[in-house]
Amino acid sequence: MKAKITLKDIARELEVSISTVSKALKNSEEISRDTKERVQAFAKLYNYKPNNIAISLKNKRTKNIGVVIPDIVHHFFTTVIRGIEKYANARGYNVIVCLSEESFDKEVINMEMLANGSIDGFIMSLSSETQEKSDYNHLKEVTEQGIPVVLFDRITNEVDCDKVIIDDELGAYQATNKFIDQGKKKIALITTDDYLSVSKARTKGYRKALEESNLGIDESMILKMPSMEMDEMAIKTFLNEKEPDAVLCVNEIFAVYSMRLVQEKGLKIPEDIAFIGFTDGVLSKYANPSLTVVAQHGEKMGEVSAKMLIDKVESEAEEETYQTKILEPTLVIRDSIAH
Amino acid sequence: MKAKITLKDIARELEVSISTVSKALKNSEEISRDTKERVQAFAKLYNYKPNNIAISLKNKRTKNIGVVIPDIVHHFFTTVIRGIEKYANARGYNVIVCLSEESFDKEVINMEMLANGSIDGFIMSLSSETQEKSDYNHLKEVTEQGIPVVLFDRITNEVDCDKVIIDDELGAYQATNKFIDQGKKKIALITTDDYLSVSKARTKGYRKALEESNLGIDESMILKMPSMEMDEMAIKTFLNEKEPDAVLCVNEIFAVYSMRLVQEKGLKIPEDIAFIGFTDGVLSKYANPSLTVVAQHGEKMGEVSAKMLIDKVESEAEEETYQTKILEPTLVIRDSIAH
DNA sequence: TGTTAACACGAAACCGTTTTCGTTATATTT
DNA sequence: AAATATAACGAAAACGGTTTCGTGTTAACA
Repeated sequence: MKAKITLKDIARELEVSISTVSKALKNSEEISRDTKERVQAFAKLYNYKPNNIAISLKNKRTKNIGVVIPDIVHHFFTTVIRGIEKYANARGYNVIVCLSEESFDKEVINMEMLANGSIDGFIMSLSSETQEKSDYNHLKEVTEQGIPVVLFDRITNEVDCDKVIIDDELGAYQATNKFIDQGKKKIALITTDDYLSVSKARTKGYRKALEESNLGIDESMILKMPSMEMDEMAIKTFLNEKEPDAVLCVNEIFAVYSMRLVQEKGLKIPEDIAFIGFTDGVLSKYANPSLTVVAQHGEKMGEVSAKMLIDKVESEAEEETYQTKILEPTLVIRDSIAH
Repeated sequence: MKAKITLKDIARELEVSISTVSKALKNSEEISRDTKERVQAFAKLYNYKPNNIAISLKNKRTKNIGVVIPDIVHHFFTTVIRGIEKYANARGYNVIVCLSEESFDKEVINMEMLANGSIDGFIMSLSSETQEKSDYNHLKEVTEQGIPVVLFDRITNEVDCDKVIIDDELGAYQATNKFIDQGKKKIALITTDDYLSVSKARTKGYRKALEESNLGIDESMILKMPSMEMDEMAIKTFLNEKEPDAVLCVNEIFAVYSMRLVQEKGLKIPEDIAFIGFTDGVLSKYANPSLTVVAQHGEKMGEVSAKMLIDKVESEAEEETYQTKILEPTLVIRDSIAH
């Protein structure tokens, strides 16, 4: 076991001072060509690499970014992480992932853990519990300490920071209009409770499209699930009673499960009933029939978030100016609607 | 913006020395009750939290663990990360995630980035390119430096370290036997090239089961995909020509896609043709019909890996003894086979 | 020959902790 | 009253770097 070599080791071995070694390795003009060559050769031979922690302490920069998300076993979040990781890595940053598991307390604990020097900034999406409680003090504390924060997807207006979202309202609006254009008359919405910022926006888009059409809104055609867990019975009853000819779902799972239910009843998709979901994951692609979805471009979102954060981290200026980037959703047409 | 407060700040404010503050906060017996109370009250008031980086430098312990995996957009890896994160967090560790994207070079770069003090140990699964090249010098260098490594799922015997795998051979063996027991005669295997350790083991289990039966092995019933990308045409041709009555697939996607193909031809699942896949992800659960799979228990695997790593990190002893934990796979029966 | 500039290098502070080892007072013992 | 013990605290080194500011040597110049 050969332990890592330090500047001190090199200095002792070559009988020069630590400062000389440090400068020589940085190719400083102060050091003679001769000494530089000796030091560099020695360093290369023993595979010297500066200790990241020491540099972090000196620079007060860790080159780590903290990502706090509710869940990692959701395709959307996974793609966001990938986008963050790719971009951050390219700029020399590492990504520390923490899961809040939709819990307010865990979100707070995770942030506290990281906020004491471990990271240069946060990228996060709020837990459902946090959105439900509307308690954002942990976020405010962090921003007040001067740690930059980028909020994505599940955001709040109560915190001053950069934000990245997709235009959920527009996505739902376009999807609903697609149904209307295709002559659908009984358009249902399966969503979750409104405290989730995204569900709220999607519901709004759905309503807007119906209001603008001559169909109008039938409140009973909206099914609100109390949580994100799927209540299979609720969906079954809803579909049987309401007999919609088109269904917009706020995620893939609601949609794919619903499709199976109506297929078992002998209905034809998309002739008798059409479906559009949110999130362009594996499920949509390989479902039978494949599911038309509003794609959220998670990877792009991750990239954009990471860029915003790192730019802020590396900017000396202490501008207190924050922006919200709104990404355009796109409708990925597959076999669950006519085309 | 109120900047973080340091020991030095408290010391100056209270007109004591830094060492006194440090000891007072640790409730040292050396310090008088009176001083301790003053210091602690002041620290609480200004919400003092020790700087993690400084502590890391002092202790030569970061309480970070590095996770290097090929891809995060695969359900299995995602569940492993969740298992790691949960367990590590409970023991006060953070998780730095790096993606190799199946590239040898990225794997090397990521490890080098982290190996200079950023982490206390690695948990990793090899990229396909690494397994293909059989070049493990980056792993050996790290272990020689005394940094503990735990390899999971995609492992190699050429590196001395702890390992966690599921018994892929057993899983495939049991799945194949299930087909045999149900009277299937033409049992196909759709897999990837053998350089992936898991595919190799699964193929072995498939062969073993067939050899032990009176069916014997028909090499043409094995379809090897050159990469993990799905070659839709190859699968289609294979299924049409070979007309198997049962198919074992090394992942979900191959299976779900194959199911759709044979359904389009009018075959009934599982009567005409049955399917079993690997990985118990969303796809299997919501496919139509739902897919029977060999569950890999990713979360458990992550937990076990994290426990092994942290135990080693925290053990003072420098025992050079490594173990390989083999987790039992379980068959999750769903509608793609008779039951 | 004395002054000065350039060169090559080292000492030391600093980042924020922890910890060992003094060093004072004050209290106790003989 | 002298010796010793104890309580309460501070100085300083250490972790591994970076960086500022000397400092000594040599060469060039007046």
